[in-house]
Amino acid sequence: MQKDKKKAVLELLSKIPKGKVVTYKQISDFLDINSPQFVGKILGNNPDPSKYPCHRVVYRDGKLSPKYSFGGEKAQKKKLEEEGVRFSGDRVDLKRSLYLFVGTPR
DNA sequence: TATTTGGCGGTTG
DNA sequence: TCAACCGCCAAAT
Repeated sequence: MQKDKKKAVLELLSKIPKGKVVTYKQISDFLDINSPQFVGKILGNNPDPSKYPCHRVVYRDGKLSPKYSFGGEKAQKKKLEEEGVRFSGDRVDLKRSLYLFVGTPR
């Protein structure tokens, strides 16, 4: 039971700078996880939400998660806008606010 | 753009 | 230890 992946995901979340967002796909790819949805599951099982900014993780299309457990998409969007994330309607402007991971995966 | 299908791995019993 | 379940997705249609 290598929770290594889970731990790594949580670690990455804390690495996301304010005003930027990342996609589940990037995380899964960076950590070599064959299942992006699994990343979402981890956020759902997030042991410490306040420690990990799961609201900075979005769909690959820029859409937010309808199942966001901290107030819904609405609150999530608002929070991101406050941080300076560019929005195109209900979607995040990935071209402007997408954060690229740097360094080596653990 | 909206909806449907597929599929991976940690968690729990 | 083993098997079954469940999830904040991505890609295809």
